[in-house]
Amino acid sequence: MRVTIADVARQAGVSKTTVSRVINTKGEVDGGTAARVRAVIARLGYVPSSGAVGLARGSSRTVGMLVPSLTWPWMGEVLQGVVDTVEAAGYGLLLFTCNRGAESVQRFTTQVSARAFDGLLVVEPENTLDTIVGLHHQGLPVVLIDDRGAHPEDFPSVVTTNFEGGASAARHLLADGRTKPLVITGPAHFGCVRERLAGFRHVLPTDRVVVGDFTELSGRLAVEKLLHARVEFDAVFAHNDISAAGALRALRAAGRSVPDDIAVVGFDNIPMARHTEPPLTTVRQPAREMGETAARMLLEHLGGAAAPDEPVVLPTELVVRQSAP
Amino acid sequence: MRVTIADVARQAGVSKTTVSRVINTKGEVDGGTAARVRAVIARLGYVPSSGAVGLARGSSRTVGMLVPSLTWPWMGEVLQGVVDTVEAAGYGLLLFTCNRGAESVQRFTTQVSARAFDGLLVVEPENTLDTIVGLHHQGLPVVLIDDRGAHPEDFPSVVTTNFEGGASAARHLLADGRTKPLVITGPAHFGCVRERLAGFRHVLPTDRVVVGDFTELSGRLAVEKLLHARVEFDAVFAHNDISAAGALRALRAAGRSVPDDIAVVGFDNIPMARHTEPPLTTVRQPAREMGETAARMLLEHLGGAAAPDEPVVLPTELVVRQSAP
DNA sequence: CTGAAAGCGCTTACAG
DNA sequence: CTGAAAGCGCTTACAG
Repeated sequence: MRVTIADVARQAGVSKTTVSRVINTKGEVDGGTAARVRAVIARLGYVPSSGAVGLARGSSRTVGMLVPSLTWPWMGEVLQGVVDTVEAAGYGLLLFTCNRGAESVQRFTTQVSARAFDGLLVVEPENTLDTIVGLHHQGLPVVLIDDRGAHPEDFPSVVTTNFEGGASAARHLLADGRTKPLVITGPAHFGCVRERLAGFRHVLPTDRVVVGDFTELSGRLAVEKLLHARVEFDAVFAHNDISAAGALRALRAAGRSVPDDIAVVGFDNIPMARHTEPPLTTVRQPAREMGETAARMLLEHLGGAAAPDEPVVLPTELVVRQSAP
Repeated sequence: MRVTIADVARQAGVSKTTVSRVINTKGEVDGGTAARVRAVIARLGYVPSSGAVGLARGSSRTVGMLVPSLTWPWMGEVLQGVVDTVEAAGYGLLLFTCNRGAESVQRFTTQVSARAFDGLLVVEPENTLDTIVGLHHQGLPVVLIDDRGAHPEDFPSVVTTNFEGGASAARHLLADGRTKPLVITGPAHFGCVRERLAGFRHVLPTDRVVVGDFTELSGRLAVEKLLHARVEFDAVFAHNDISAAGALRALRAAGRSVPDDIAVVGFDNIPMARHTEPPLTTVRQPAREMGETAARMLLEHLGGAAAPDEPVVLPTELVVRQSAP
């Protein structure tokens, strides 16, 4: 039924070994022989079975990627960066999620052991981190795309400049004459949250800090709370764009003008940021570049390069729109 | 190094055949023997090599998915639906994009022929449709997730009720007393665009139609154009949420109140829709369900079921928010 | 209930 | 420059 290397060998009048050499341009092959083999390959439309090649070579030319969710706004960017890089290198990408908790992790671990892929890219492990570290110690090449500041030490990972991102937001607000900012954070146990806050305060010290949870509601409630308590503030720095959108809504509902009365800066630069009212100034997180870089690191490692033992850091970038000109 | 079926067989004092039977619960095996084998498997942490199993069985228990882009707002939902379904069935998902044109398609086709996966899920082929149809004729199980109304006849596909979606938008506006609607369409050659327009006009005939291209800019320009021409209208139906957001912006810039002066309805229900000002009433496209359904159809087909030769239709749903109460 | 052997489709020393 | 043979780690008739 399907065309195999044996068919090609027979029709070209050579051995399977020679066909294999032609395909992989490995070892010396007579020019004429090679041409004849290539002609047969073309005529038969022969394509090597990836499964058989993988079995014989002991590697699958596939990398795995584990993500917590596919519906988060910046996940598409990360994924696109990974897929582009991986495909360009001729590798396949096997995608896994772990949204069913223990069961998913179990199934996933099985796939790993089954050698379905040669290396692994991971975003946001949360409860999976121990498993991942374990796999890494067992010899599986792993690179972590860490957007929440939770990577273990000495672990290959890609991060962004959360401290500097927070600082850049503060500098921008300060340059506009804002001196009484409110910070709406994400969950306090996230490393990225602590860093963004520290960076911001380093430039613009403030005690007006409300701990949020990255939801729109938390952004809205934080603003309402301060308004109700009659705390004065002339700017808001929210730790992600979603909660910044909530803050915008609460300010509008309260009749405060943005940016005239209060300037607002978010974090992430998700697609929505340009469609809020007014469009949101925000600290861009380089999601796509993080995906690309992590994939490149993993591929280089598979190619034999040493894994970097300290995180690769990609810069944030302030995107200025009307909410904080 | 790695634990193989031979190791298990040796330590359990049985043949590889028996180990295989225990693993696959296939054929009769003595209870005691089975227990002994299972104990060894557990002790050694043995996991079958997916590559070898695939080679021996002639199938990879993996499905491929081809998408044009991973950064579109509703793609995450589709993907999540697919991944959940595929993982639950114990299959892996191999992800491909075709954003580098011919080169990508070529590489992708090679993967197909390499039997890296057993079946294929496709979103929005555009220039790839011929290739896909060809692969399907060659015997590759394929299911198309068609969000733009472009599936060939007699092709397994999942679509949504574009006509009814347009009609439901019209009924909602009509019930609110709107009688002079503007329709901002997507590209005119899309089947879904024609259907949404036909459905809308079936309920609420109108000649105020501006052809857009699904971008925010096109939504903004359409409104500005009508405003400038002093055409009267009391509602806008945009064929996607992005261009609806553009319409909202243009209306606000012109000092028109939404929904008092003009009601606005979008299409898709992307995450952004709840964050526009005012939040957007829209026709929800069941992206996740489309992904789930397509994956289920493909898996059933791989399991031996006949492929449905006419499209499976999933209903849209009107989501009412403030822009058109 | 169990096992020896062939086969899945490749790659890779080894020998010439 | 080329090929015969072993091997990758499984499954599956076939025979008992």
